[in-house]
Amino acid sequence: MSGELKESAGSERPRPREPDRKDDGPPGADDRTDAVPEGLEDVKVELQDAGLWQRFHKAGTEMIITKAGRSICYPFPFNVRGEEPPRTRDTQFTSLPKNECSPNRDALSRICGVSQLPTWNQDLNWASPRLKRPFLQTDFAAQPLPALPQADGSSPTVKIPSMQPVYIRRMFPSIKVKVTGLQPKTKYIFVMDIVAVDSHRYKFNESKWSVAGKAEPAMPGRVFVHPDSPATGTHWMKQVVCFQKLKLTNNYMDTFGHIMLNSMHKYQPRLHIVQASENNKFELKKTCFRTFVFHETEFMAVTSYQNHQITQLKIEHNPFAKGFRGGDDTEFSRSARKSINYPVIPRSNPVQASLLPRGRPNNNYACSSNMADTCPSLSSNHYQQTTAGYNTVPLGSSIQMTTQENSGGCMQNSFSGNTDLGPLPKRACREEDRLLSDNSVTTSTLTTWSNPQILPNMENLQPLNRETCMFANSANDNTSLLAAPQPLDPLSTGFNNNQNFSVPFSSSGTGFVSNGGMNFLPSCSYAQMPQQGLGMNGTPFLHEVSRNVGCPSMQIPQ
DNA sequence: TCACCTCACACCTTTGAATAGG
DNA sequence: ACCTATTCAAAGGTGTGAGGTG
Repeated sequence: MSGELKESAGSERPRPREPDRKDDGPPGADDRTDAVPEGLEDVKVELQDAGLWQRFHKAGTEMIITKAGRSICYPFPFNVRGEEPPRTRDTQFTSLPKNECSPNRDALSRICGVSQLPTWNQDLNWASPRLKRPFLQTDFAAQPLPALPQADGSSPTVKIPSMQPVYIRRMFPSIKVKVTGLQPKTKYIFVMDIVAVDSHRYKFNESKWSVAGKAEPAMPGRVFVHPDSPATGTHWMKQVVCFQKLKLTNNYMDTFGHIMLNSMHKYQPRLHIVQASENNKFELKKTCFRTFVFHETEFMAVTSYQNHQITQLKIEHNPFAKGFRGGDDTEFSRSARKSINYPVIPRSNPVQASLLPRGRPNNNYACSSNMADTCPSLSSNHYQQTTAGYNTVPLGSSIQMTTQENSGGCMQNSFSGNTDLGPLPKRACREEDRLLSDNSVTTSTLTTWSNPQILPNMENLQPLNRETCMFANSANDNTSLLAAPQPLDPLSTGFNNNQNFSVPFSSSGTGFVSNGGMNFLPSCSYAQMPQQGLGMNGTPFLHEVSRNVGCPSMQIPQ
C-alpha cells in the first residue's frame, strides 16, 4: 500500500485526500516524513460486517453509553488475594448501622489513588452472597489497612464509598477487521480509539439529528489495545481481528479504562496498527504505525436510543436482544404494540447461535472475547481464571510510561512493564460474530503517517495478559486514573512531561486470562476533541493525533 | 415542560467448571 | 491418565419503561 487515502465503501460523503502533512503537522513534528512506515506499506484492512455497519450508518448509528446496563465493574479493582468483588446479579447491598463510621477512607483513598472519594453512603456496604458476609477490609485492601478498633476482636468491616457500580456497554456492531499485507514475522500492536467527529453537541429532533450547541468538554482520551497485542503479522492475518470487548461508558469516574464518551456527541472509531519490535519486549518502533478509519462506523453516543430504526436494528441483529424480537408475545412485541409509531422492520432470519452445536468454535477470529473456548489448543489449565479476573498483575508490578522530549521538540513516549510474555493463544470469535457476519467487507479510509512521536514507544511493555488492555490518559497532574480525570483541553498538548501517576490494574468480564485479567494502562494522549474536520471532513488524523503528544510516566500504586 | 439520564427488570446468550464417556 | 463432549448454573449483554433530575 502506498499510503494513498482510500475511501470507505460505506462512506456517504466525499473524503478529501489527506492534505500535505507539512502544512498541517503539529509543532515539533517536523521530522516526520510522508513515507509509509517500513513493514506497513502493503497493509490493507477490511471491515467485516460492512453491510450491517452500513445499515446502521444509513439509519444513523447510535451507541449506548449510559451507565445503565448489567455489566458491572467495581471501583475497587482488586483485593489482597487478587480476587474481584462479586458482581452482577449476585451483588447485593446490605445495610450496616447508620452510625458506623467509614474508618478507612484515607486508606482506601490512598489505595485507589483517589484524592477525593465520592460521598460516602452510610447505609450501604457491598456484601457477597457467596461470602455470606459483608466485605472485610482485607477484601479491598491492596495493602493492609490501618487496623480498626474492634472491641470484640472481630474482623473489621470496611465501609465502602457509595461509588455506583460502573455500568458499561459494548459496541454493537462490534468492529471486526480482516488485515492483510503485514509482515508475517513482524509483531504488531492493534489499537483502537474513538475520537469526536466534530465539536458539536447534537439533539434528536423530528426524527433527525441536529446540532444543539457546542460540544461538552471531552472525556479523557483512552484507547483500547487488542489483547492479542503484540502478535505477529501471521497471527493477525490468519483471523478476523475483533474488538468485541471494547466498552463504552459515560462515567466520568471510570477507573477501568473503558472508553469514555459524551452523550449526544458524534464519534469515530479508529484502528491503529503499530509495528512492535521483533522481540518480546513490546518495543514499538517509533515510526511504524498506520491508522485506518471506517466511516460507516461513525456513531452517536447516546444514553438511550433516539432513533427507533436503530433500536430495531440492534434488536434484530444482536443476539443478546433476542428477547425483544417480534413474533411471540414477547416484551418487545408488547412494547411494539403499545407504540403506535414504532417502525417494525420485518424480521430477518438470523441463525440463532443457540441452535448451533456447542463445541469448538471457528478460530479464524481474533477477538477480545474469552479465551477458553477460543483456544482449542489451550485448555483451561493453561488459562486459569482468577476469581473474577481482577488484580491479575501483582501489585508490585509496574508499567512505566515516560515522556521525553526529543531533539526535535516532540514528545516520545515509552512504556515499560515487568511481567512475562505468555504464549500467544489462538483466538476465535464467539458464534455470534460468525453468524452476524455477512461476509461483506469495507476497505478503510487510510490515514497514514510516520511521525515518530505520535504513538508511545512501549519499551519493555510485555503483554500482561491476553485480555483487554486499555490505555487511559491522565490529566495534567499526578492524579490516578481512579481519580476523576480532568477534561482535556481539546487544543492543548494534553500532557506535561515526566509526570507520574498511579495506574490501577483492573479487569472486567469473565475472560480466561493467562497472566491476569484485563489491564488498563494509561494511554498515549490522543486528542479526544479533534480539531475542526477531524477525519470526517478532510482534516487528516495526523493533524489531530499529533497535537497531543507526550505521555506521563505511570506506576502501579504501591 | 422538556430533554436527558438512571436503574431495575425480564429475557436471552455466553461462559466455564464439573461431569461423563471413550 | 488423557482427551473430548455434554450439562448446567452463573455470569454477562440487551432494550424497556418508569421514574428522577436539572
